[in-house]
Amino acid sequence: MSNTKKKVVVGMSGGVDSSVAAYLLKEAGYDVIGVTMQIWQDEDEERQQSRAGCCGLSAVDDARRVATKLDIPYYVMNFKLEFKEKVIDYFIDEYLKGRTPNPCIACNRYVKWESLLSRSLGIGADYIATGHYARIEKLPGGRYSIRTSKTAAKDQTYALYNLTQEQLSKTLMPVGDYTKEEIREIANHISVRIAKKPDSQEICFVPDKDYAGFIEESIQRTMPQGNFVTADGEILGRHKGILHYTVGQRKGLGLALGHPIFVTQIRPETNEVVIGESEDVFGQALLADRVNWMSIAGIQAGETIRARAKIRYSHPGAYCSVEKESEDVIRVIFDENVRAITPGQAIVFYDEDGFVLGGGTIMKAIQSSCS
RNA sequence: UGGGCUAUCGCCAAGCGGUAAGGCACAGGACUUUGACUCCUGCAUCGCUGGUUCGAAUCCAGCUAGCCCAG
Repeated sequence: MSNTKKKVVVGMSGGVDSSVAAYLLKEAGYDVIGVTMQIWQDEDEERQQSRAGCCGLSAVDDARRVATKLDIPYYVMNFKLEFKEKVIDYFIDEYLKGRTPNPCIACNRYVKWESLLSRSLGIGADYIATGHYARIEKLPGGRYSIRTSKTAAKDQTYALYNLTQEQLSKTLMPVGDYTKEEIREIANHISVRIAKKPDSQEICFVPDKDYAGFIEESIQRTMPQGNFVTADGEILGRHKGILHYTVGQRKGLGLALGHPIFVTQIRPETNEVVIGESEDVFGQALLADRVNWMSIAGIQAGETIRARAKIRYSHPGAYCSVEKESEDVIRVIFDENVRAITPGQAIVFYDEDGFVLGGGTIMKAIQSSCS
């Protein structure tokens, strides 16, 4: 009954996870097609060899090799335009507004899913698949949600909260049922070389970590210096430009006050970076917008739901109450103070079973006074 | 100009004759599929010149610099 085999396009970065994902799907009887997304690869060959980016950093050779090994069709699709518009431009824009974006989330939703999925459907695929450590499940109520993977240490659901129901219904994440160790083990069957590749990290399009430099080069101008100020308005010194800072940051301020101090706020309107004590960076409530609900359809005005929320990738999570503030804006009040509520970062809600309830983009920290 | 005080790492600051604490900042590393946070490691011969002493950042003298007071 080969004519009933489901066709799936696997986004292959050439790394361990996506390679194994392709392998597992092939083993499971799917009609697998390997695709590497070209999104940002003006790097030289040498650099490419040494990196296995989450964004599919041009490990085309590796991916092709794996595809050949698995005996599956393989293509390279160009998504540079989409990536630039949806990820890089967004990234730059957010920073210019004094916010701290998470480009991986934008990349996932708009490039890896929106673009890859539509093109995949266009070539007759039923699904797309990735090497994410997460599990997609269809809940009793009919909605899809994503759950923390088998290995909590390798959970990637935070960066995927923004996927739509439509996208989830057509996505497979086969590696979510395994631990990283198991995946590497399986990878050995495919290619020892691949199995040994290191995990990716850092923003793929700014490999040297110089975000400010990258942005200023992109916009062809340098951002002005400004004042470091306290909440009371006292000027403490000069900063190098708003791009260099984010809420909660300690290093790189160059201010020696005898004790550690942190960025508590960035004010793009006045070009000021507010400095405070360690405790000043803790807050109990926030407003978030651009909400995407996943396991639930949404919340009604006046309704309050309980959840565990992650304020950033690698945040252990904190319990909170969520209520509707206005259309597409929610108010979140944590049971206890959380550190560094940062505008631009995503807040993702989980239920007790680890399913993603939904998430949004942090607008700002607010006073925790009960609504 | 007279009197007084001070002068230790980029900043703050211990030390009071026995061979330079600490904090901040900074640098490097670890951690990390975002920014951060956190952790580890590194980082001075004591304003200058002489003197006393077995031995001085620590005592003495002069010089230099800064601060304060000054009828």
